[in-house]
Amino acid sequence: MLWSRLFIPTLRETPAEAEVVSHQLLLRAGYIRQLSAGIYNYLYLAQRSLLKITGIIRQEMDAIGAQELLLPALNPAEVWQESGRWDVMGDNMFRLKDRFGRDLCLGMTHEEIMTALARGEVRSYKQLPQIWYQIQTKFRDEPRPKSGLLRVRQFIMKDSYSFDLAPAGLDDSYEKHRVAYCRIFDRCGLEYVTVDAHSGAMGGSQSQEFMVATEAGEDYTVICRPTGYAANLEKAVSRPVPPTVPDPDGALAPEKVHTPGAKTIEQVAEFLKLPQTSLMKTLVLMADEKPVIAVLRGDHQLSETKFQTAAGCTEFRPAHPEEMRQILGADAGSLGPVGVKNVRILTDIALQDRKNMVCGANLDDYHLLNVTPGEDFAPEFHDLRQVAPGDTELESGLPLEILKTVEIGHIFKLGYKYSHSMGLNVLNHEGVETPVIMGSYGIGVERILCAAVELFADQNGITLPAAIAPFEVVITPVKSSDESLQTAARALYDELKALGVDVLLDDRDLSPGVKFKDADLIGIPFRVNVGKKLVDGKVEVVNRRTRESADVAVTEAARLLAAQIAAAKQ
RNA sequence: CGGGGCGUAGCGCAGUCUGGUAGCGCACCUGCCUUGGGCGCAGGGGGUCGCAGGUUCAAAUCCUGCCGCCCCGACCA
Repeated sequence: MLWSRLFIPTLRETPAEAEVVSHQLLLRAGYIRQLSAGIYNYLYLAQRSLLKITGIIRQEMDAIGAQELLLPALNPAEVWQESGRWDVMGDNMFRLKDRFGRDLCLGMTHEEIMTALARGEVRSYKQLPQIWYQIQTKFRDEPRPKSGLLRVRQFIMKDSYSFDLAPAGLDDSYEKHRVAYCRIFDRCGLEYVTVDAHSGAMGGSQSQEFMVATEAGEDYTVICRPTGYAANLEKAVSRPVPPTVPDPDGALAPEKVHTPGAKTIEQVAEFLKLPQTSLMKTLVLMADEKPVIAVLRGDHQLSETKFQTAAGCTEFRPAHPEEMRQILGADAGSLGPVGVKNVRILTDIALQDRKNMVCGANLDDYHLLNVTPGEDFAPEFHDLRQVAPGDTELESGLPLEILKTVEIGHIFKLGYKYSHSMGLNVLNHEGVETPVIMGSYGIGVERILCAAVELFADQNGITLPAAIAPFEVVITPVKSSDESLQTAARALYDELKALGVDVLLDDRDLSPGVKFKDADLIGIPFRVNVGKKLVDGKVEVVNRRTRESADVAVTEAARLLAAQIAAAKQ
């Protein structure tokens, strides 16, 4: 392609509304333009890159025997009502009515449509397993679109669905996807980790997320580099920092102490001259509108996900002040588990084997000393604590890191949720109707692009991996007015094209600085400068990311570049 | 939906407090010039100042309402 003929609207300055790096650079480099909050135009460069990404996805999906379909984005309400998700999805779903007043929605995922399709057609176990996938636009009415292409209302997703007769088959389909996803993200040149994830509202058993570490991410991932442990913060487990001071010895009885004005853990610790690790914090939560108490070490945070799992509730909220008073007889700041009857006391396992600690007395401005879980109250021990900085890995005791990450893929064993609610059954070997077991597997296509931009951006702009860059090579004739440079550049361009290289020729009549800056900004992995060394038959090949440059014979340049690109793509 | 910020030319901004002919830089167009890192000179085009109402002789500026965008929180298969 000739740059002079392309629409690549680069910007010298960063638009004010862009906060995260990938958003700023994709705007500046002329990849995208915003139409509305969370809705973007993908311009030529973005589209080329996205096509390369989806090309890789297609190859790897096809390689595991998956079949590509394309399903409607416009869905009738009935299908979603059958699964129950018409209501569950709430305001996150774009809804509309047709001219006759019938309810429709824009698909935010396609479990229902896939299940409905399979239900109508798949009758026998002999037709299983099946893996169907599609690459298409999904719609979600996000409460707050943000971070450029990372959280949007309309985006491209590769989603696939597996249908198996039995759990062993699902395990197999799941594993195929896991391997395919690793290949896809490897080929896209990303650095990522795979983490165990919380199954969330989807219902189902096993679930893993593919995460890329970036400051722009919204999820937190806990990793231990030496051991390879990685988990979503919602699910991560760890060894907490040990208590600062040992617990007092002896079988001591609880002792009431006046703590005027000391409400927060910090204030109580200060008042009693004890470290926060010697205190217990007591939280009152309403789990499905029934009170439940959570007790943790003073310096620990409750994990909402773990609490929900332990409490076995579908939703929960902090109790209101008047509810706390009614349940425990005191205000937040003086609450404790001692003497509590008929309320579950979920207690974090970090308090197992602890004794003679401090907690609220359920009397305003009083605390209790010498409280021992298991003696002074009846704990129900669970892992409730959110992993915190400084924690170490559970098994090895090696240091953990907590990283901000963005989710680029998610694989999920759905189980029978949709086959049950929507009646997807086949006849098994014995001729008995059996529900089909399903899996669902998603990849955020734009997020791959964003993640690559975030991972590899430098001061000069984007530096994309060769496999997903819109072009592989840009040729820059340094002096626009020099005919011999133009001719040589053009010849090299034709040669590269003949070798199947995606090459861009910067034939614009601009000063060299402008062309260099633009080429750097848009992130093409290789640049060929055709300049003054041409008189010696040489051109300069520059690696965008490493800045390494080499003078090569113009006659060899095309062949060398083709080889380097092939190597860069693995 | 709660809290905060911002809407003035394609982009970045000043002007708003204290009402009086709408500005600057970049980008864009024309010509000359220049050509190894956003080059120089000269000339030029482009804005219902987010929208609507109000106050005033006069509103980008003051008042009221609305809309949009961004950030924090809530939310997030």
